[in-house]
Amino acid sequence: MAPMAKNIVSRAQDYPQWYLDVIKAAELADYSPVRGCMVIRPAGYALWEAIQRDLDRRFKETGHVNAYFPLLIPVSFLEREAQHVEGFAMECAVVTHSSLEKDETGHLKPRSELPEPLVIRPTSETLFGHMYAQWIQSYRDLPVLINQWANVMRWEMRTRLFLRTAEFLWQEGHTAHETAQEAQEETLRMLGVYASFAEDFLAVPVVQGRKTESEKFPGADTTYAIEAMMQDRKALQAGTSHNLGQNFARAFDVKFLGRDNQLQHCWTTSWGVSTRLIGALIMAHSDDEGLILPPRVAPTLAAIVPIFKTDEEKEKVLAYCRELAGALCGAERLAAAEKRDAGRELLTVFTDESACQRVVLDMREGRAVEKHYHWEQRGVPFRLEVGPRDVDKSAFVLKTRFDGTKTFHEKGSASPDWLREQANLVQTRMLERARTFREENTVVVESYDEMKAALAKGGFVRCWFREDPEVEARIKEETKATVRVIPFQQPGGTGKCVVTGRETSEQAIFALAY
RNA sequence: CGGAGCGUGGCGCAGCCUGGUAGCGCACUUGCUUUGGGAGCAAGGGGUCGCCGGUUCGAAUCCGGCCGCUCCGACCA
Repeated sequence: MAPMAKNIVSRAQDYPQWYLDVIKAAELADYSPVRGCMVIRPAGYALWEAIQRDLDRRFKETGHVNAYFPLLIPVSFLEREAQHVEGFAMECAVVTHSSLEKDETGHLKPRSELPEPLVIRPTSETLFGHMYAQWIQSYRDLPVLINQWANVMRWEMRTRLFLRTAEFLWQEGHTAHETAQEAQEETLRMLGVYASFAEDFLAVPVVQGRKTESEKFPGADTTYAIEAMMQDRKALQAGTSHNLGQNFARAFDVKFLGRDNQLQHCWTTSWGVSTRLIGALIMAHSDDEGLILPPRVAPTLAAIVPIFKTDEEKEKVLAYCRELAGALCGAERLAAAEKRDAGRELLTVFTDESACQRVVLDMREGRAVEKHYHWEQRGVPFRLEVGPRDVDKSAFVLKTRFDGTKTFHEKGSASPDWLREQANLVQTRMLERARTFREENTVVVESYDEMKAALAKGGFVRCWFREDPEVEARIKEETKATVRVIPFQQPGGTGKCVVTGRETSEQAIFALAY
């Protein structure tokens, strides 16, 4: 039994603190001097880059292209769509001045007031609407399928690293279509992309479904979401896809001449995921020892830790470790790494250049045990431990981060294919483990009393529910839980709403949420 | 934005009540011994005590204001 990490509090003792400790120990992020903002450190940003790489490929595969729209938006744009203003007005950062000057005390203060205030984008539907109105003339111009990778700002009252920060990174897809049906298909297609991405890449199982009226995006006809369960059994919305109907097209006059020679408004969609996914990744998989990364996400797939006493052993073990790195990554990659990292204490060998994944050989001074903790806390999926005894037996020890297992292998078995196989196996098992956890913490209830009892224990609570904002408000008041999603997967038939007893054909998932 | 707690070398804390010129553990540097799950000894380096103001001969300590972080609530994709 491994001793507890000394810089990380246990999940059982203090879950929110554990989350912050893991981020700190893995050096993922730090606080900025400005309230609510965070610095994403290299180890954290590498996770975002991995997410970007994989998702961007999926967007391209579904026919989308990238563009960049600017940070600043005229305030007047926000006013055009009634629901949209209402939803975002309170959390906008507003730019009112250009340039600075010194005041009497010598401190800088804003100088020239702008003729029209600008908001820092909280999202870009309005700007896309404005541009689409100019770019779209005919049905031949449709569909328009643009995505952008950007930062946005929402002046949140309460922030949490990765989960809700004032500024965050995300992607926002904005599409325009000829028909309502095409827009609906696009909305669901992208939700599907998010769902398979979350499960295949992040190993985070999600429930796909529709949001209720009270939970939908301001300005949308319908909002769909993927919802994940964290280890404290709370729900986390991991991605959203909105069918905007003709709301923004009307507000920004996005019209086209149809096949029937009639001028009509486009049907638009928008969809996004953010750096919140990194929070999901942390809370779905990590343990009391620190971060655990699924192999596909991990920038460092494996760390080789040499163990030796004497100089003689050191020489022998390090040479052996190099051979092992070569076996795992290929001789050419090892040679390239040796050249680049010559003289360094960390030898970094790529296993896959396009995914930017690598194996690291840790030749730093110091005790092997400390290196174990070092890589363990940073979530590296595999550690290969090599001591003199292993060299003599032509073997190595493989420690698997996610389940703590220790297995013995012959050196001859190490190869790029072997490593990939290990990675795929762990990737699959991490998804299974997370899914099992979710299933074990999801209950179906038949009455409001049962629901209250279940929510008190935590987890997803599934039940027949007739959508009604007032009833949702009452449930939230009494239990703090909200409808997370009305899942696509329904049992069929009808039942009685657990709160009102009214007939309904839908079951909803209730949970406490982030 | 309301309530509570906290803010002292990189991290975790003591000192504050009862003012007297800053300390402990870890980490860091150097050397030696060590190295299969958080080693030992020795010698070092590092802090305008969150910020601003007040009281005082003297403030980490007392008083006022502000800022930040965490938790709870409200708000919110």
